[in-house]
Amino acid sequence: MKKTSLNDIAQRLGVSKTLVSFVLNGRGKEFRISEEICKKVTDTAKEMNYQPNRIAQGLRTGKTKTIGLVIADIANPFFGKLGREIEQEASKHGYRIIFCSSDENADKFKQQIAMLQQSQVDGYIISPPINSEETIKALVKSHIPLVLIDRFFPEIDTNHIIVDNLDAAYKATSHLLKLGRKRIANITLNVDLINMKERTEGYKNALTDNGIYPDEAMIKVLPFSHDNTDVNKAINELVGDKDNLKVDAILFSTSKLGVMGIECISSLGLKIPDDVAVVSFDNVDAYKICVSPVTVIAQPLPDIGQKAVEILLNELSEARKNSAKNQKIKLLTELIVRKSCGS
Amino acid sequence: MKKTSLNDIAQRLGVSKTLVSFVLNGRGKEFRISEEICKKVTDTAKEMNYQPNRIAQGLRTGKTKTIGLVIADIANPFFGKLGREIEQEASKHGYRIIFCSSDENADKFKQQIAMLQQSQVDGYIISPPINSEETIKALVKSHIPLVLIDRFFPEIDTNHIIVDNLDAAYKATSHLLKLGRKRIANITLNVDLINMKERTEGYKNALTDNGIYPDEAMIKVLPFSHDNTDVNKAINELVGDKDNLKVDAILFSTSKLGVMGIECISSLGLKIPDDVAVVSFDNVDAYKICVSPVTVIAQPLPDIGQKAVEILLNELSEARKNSAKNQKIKLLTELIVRKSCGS
DNA sequence: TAATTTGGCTAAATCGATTTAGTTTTCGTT
DNA sequence: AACGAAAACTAAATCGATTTAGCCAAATTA
Repeated sequence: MKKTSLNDIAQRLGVSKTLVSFVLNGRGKEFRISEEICKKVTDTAKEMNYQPNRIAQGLRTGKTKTIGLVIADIANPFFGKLGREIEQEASKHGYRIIFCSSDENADKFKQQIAMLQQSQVDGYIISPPINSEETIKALVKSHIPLVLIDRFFPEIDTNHIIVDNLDAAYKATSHLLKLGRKRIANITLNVDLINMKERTEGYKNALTDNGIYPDEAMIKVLPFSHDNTDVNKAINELVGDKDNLKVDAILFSTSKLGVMGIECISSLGLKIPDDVAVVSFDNVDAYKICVSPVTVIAQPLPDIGQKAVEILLNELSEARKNSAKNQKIKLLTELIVRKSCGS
Repeated sequence: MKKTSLNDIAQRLGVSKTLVSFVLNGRGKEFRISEEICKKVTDTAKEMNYQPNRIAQGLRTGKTKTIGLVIADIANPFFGKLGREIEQEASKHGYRIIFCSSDENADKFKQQIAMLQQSQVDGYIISPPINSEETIKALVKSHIPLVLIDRFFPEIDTNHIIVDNLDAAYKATSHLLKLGRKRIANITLNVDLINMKERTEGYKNALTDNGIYPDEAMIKVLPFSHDNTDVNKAINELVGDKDNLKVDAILFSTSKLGVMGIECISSLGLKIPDDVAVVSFDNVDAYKICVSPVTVIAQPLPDIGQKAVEILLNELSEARKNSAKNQKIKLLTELIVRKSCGS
């Protein structure tokens, strides 16, 4: 029941493994192997259920046909869906995915990158966690193709695919303002993440453009966490006295924050949108069946995934020379209006 | 900027690569390499930033330290969280994960398994899709360690880890009955999946034990799908005339069905739990912030993930002989009562 | 007829590690 | 002084593919 190797086929047929390799790689004609032998080889290969050993191929050719994917948090459906797109797209082109979830932890991330390097992956698709600049810089130096998604580092020149966060947050905040909300808060993740910074920036721009001076006390910057203590604290502070609310709307910069936030708002007995309007980034299922379905900023996940793979494969292809280097792609989001902002 | 190999270190120090290999594998003492040389080797390895080529190691040793993980649908947060547990646990023990999402598609699954075989993975953790019996059987024959999760095939003897679906559905249905619901429906996925079959079985058992004869018209078996047309159709049929509802409760066998179902129920203008009570498998975020937070059957995800990795690593270890073969583990679920069933 | 080309194939090196089976040198013992 | 053992190290095979260089016979050309 041992696996069939090239050599096994060669011996069975009394030919060299060179020949077998040529034939099975579809280069029979090129090397003038007779039709007759070609057929014999392919037939016995099938008969013996030959499966090429990719490890051996990888060692010899230096190409493993494997992409390292490191996302920030697979438990987050946003990244789950993104991962699915990327895996599907990659496998269409014969590439495997070795996948890691960094949990926004720079140390863990560094280890994962080392592991992927040792695994000789051909390229990387990464949503880099906070404080991972040095690791990314080192990776860039290794000259292995790399595409950043969801975030990037302005000071490092790489391929990246992001959405127009500034525009997205601007549109969302404007939407709230148009509906008459005046005291709009923003709950966001660690601002060292460029995408988070831009979202808050867009929020502030919308306020100032509408004659409201952004109040730093209305911006809650939280560390990454799987539990809800920080969010609860932030919302309690923002809300203040229940009979005289300090806020009338909240923009959540991630769906994880939003889901925990809405849970907290409900538990305080506040009504959405009557007491507090809500808009959030990312169109997760939870928002569709929420107390009042949540207006969201939807990112074009399939486009992000496909584009990331496309750029990476392009860099991996032979015709690399004439491919654009370090593409920076910014995609547009869509504001999906539901009931959480009133009307 | 090329990568450092064992040979590079050997040449730099004027020793054999055999020696370098011994030292870096921590077997210096065993092979009586002098302390002095040992230190030199480890130092230059660090200095030259030596990273072992796992591909070469894999070829020579036949062990890639890689686990193939195939789950049914990564876009489903249940599998996302499960994937995260498995990846974390595996990486603690130095194992990588090559990951695939089968989308419940047997053909795609078969291809993915072939790919994983070619990649020489050391073992598999799989939630097998419908109609994948033959592929799994073939895999079992290859004698590579395998653990099935979430579902299994009764006629195939393998390791598997599942939850007590019968008990879980029984408890959930009993809960509904105790709260006075009489016309309880079940919306479930393709019953060829053993876990789905068991859930419906548990539901039926609870009904009969309470003197209600299960009505097949109240059981809607849907194919796997990413969209909501089937669910909408099923719910419309179940509900019937709005002024004279045919059902007063629904048990959803997966969270995906439940989320789409609740969206549909709300859009019909029906109130949960007043008009229809709801219980669902899987404690996803969506249910926490739902119109009325949903009572769920929570599966012990960390336990499933850890146990799966534990069993697999055990089979991969040297001491394999004395490890139990083909363990069948059934874990208990927890019913988390929220507001969706009334009181 | 000799030289060249073409067709059809193979030997052997290679990728980077591991591991078996040595070799050489030094030391201790009798 | 001679012998065996221990200490310290190395050569070469190996894993399974790819790929370069080249062999031999038959066919074609000069």
